[in-house]
This record gives sequence, structure tokens and C-alpha cells, in this order.
Amino acid sequence: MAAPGLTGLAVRMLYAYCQASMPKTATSLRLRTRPRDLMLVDLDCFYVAVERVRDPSLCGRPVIVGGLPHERGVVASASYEARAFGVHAGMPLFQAERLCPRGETAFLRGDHEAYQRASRRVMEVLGSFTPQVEPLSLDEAFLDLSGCDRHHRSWLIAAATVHDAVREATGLAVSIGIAGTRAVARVALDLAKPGGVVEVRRGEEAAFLGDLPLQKLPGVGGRTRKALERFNLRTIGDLGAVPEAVLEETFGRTGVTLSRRARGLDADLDAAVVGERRAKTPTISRETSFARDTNDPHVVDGMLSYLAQRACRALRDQGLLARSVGVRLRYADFQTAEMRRRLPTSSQRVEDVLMAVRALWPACWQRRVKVRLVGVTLHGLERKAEKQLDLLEQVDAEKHIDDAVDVIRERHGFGAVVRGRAIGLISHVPASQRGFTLRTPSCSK
DNA sequence: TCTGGGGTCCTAGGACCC
DNA sequence: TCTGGGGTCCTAGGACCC
Repeated sequence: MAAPGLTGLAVRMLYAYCQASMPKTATSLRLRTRPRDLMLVDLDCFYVAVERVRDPSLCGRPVIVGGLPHERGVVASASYEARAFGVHAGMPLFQAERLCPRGETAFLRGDHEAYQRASRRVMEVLGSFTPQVEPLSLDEAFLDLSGCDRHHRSWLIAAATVHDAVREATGLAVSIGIAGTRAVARVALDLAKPGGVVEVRRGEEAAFLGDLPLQKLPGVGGRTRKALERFNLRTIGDLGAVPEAVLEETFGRTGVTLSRRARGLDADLDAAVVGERRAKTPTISRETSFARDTNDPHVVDGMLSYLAQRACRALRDQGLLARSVGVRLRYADFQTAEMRRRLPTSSQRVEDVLMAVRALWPACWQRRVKVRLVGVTLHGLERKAEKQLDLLEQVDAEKHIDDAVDVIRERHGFGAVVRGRAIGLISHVPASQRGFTLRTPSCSK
């Protein structure tokens, strides 16, 4: 079904329809020690699945989460019924509408908070199997099974137990890929969808990957595939057969990473123990597309000011300081311009970020072309020692104002307080992005 | 009425210091 | 007055992922 042509390899596959014979209780898995075994768990059609748990009438028909068909936006999640008509994630909504039968198809804006709640519950369930859980996104997590004792006869049965436990707790279905490296587990997961399990045993990686097309390999997107095809490379096996030094010569570090992944080996990036990977340059960004492209500098300035406030809110929520501030601007023709600037001192203050944003965006907007998207990114995030934070707070009245604003927003929604030039611009936010209403502009500073 | 939003990782060039 | 090389920081932007 999901992996034709793999019969004969010692790749063992188990699909959801086998579940009936699997143990139903979610007891803790204690598994025999092996060098490293990774289980990649992915929730099937996550957003759609959460919506269907809330509203079972959505089952059995095309469902698209991402926005309403007339809105500017793309498909975030599509049910398999919708995919049968050619819809896929990332497709513009108006195209999805053309492909799917009118009347039968449900378009939903989505409810991010509900997805976050569901995700937290799933991660709790996964955490009951092993403490080494590394969430990659709301709907995906690596489990490191290394060092677990093996009570179950095989990883496949362990996977079935995970599958049942998640379903019992949340009503959601998972697919699972199991392998010795992150990249191979991801390819296995791809073949396991929907609702299945694929395990690639140690030593069988090259045979498993060999005939698969290049773009199945994590890290190979459209551009890289085209570049590799110029060298007449079509399959992951082709790539693995090229000497690593040759790929390094041509593609630099990326070449080394791809070479190692293609041969079923860990690349540097992948080697870290699950749960201990730290981003080297964490960022927080907030961006939005205008409902209509604009050439009004007041609109651009106001929206950036609003986004800067939201980004600072996230920064303070996480107890972080930003070292530099970036502004992004996308023109109507999709060209993108970005500029960054280092702050005099690391800060979480809205005023500091706003000052940088206001210095940056006019320099960024060089072409006489309308703008479709603007964004603010905070770079070089660092956690300050409590003492230093306390000191900052004592001398910094501005911080107290930011906190007070947060409290009001906590109670009344983000739009209850929007500073300065952000007021009055809410109408420029596409309805699908509006997680708030503008209630009490009189509270604004 | 084409093409979201939030991220990570990597590269390359210039500034600056030793 | 001109020369070099290495290291690090900063900035701009590309590719990729979910």
C-alpha cells in the first residue's frame, strides 16, 4: 500500500488494520538496550483530525484547514478525501476550492489553541513511554528508545502500543517511523502514512533508501533536487554512491550532510541525543500578509509596530532578551527584502524594538512596488540571570507598563491594547489571522 | 484572487582586531 | 606607506521543514 516494491527487503511493515490484534493497554515500555533506536511519531492530518474529534460530521468528506476559500492564504492541513482531488498543504485556498466539490467540502480557519491543547496531551502520552521525547512541532516528536529494556517482542509492537495509547487519550491517529538515524526514521515515517508503522533495521538502511527518489531524503527540496539532477542523480542510492568528498566540493557542508543521510549515517546535525538539541540561533518572529497589497507607509509602520509588540510579548513570556531586531518586507511580486540591526544592549522592551523597527523598515522598502507582507524577527535570544532581570525591572518603568499591558491582554485579548500607530490597522489583518478583537482602544498608551 | 506563518541551518562578504 | 593572514562578529539572504 504505502511502499510498493519493498517486499523482499527485511523492512517490516505493519498497518493500522492490524491494530485489532495488538495489546490495548498503554503500559510503560521497557525495552532492551541497543546503540540507538529512534521512533518518529507523527499525527495524521493533525488539524483536520482535531476538528473531526470536535465535530464528527466532518468525517468522511473533504476538509481543508487554513482559511475560507475567498481569503488570502494556503492550505495548512487537508483530509485524505480532499487530497484525492489533488489538494495538498501549501496550496493557495482559491485553488483548493476549484479542485474540491462545492457544498461537500468544509473550509475551516483553524483553532491554534485547540491544536496546542491536543498536542500537549499527545506529548504527555508519549512521555509516559520514555522521558526522552523531543517535540519537533505540534504534530511530530522523536522518541529515543535507546537504553529502554525490551518487554515487547519488537519495536513494531511497541509502536502499536503507542498508537493505541494516543488514540485512547485523544481520538487521534499516528503514523510511526523507526530507525537508527533521524533521517531514515523520517523516510520510514513517510512510507508509513497513513496510520502505519515502518521499521528499518540496522544495516538495512542503504537497501531501504536506495531506489527512493531524491526528494524523499530530508534536506532535499526542489532547488537541491534540480541541482543534483544536473549531475544525473535521481535516487537516494545514486546520491549515496557519490564520494562524500565530491559532494563536499560541490555543495559544501550541505553536501556532507546529504551524503551521510543518503547512506543511512548520522550527519552532525542529527547526532545529538533526543531532547538535547538546542538551536544555535533561536529567533522569535511575527509576520502577516495584508488582506490587500499596500503602498501606504502608515499602514506598513502601524502593522510592524503591532507585530513588534506581539513579538515582544512572546519574548517576555519566555523570559528572554533579544540581541538584534530584523524587519522583513515582501513585495507584491514576492521579492523579499530583510534588514537586521543589533540593539545597543539586549532587551525585551517594546520601545527598544520599536525604535529599531522604525529605523529599519524605510531602509528596507527601496522599490516603488506595493507590499504584501511585513514581519518582525528577534534574533540572538538569550536568557538573563534572574538578578539582572530584577535589576532591570527596578530601574525600568517601561517594563512595568509592558507588564500591565500584558495583564489587560490576558483578560481581554491581544487587541484590547495596541500601542501607538498600530491602532486602527486591525482591518488590514486578514480575518483568518485575527485572534482578537479591538475592544477598548481607550486603554491604549 | 496566485503563493501563510513560524521556525532552523547554512553561506558569504565586510568590518575589525591582533 | 604597504603588505599578510586568521579569527570573530555582524548582516543579508537562500533553502528547507512542518
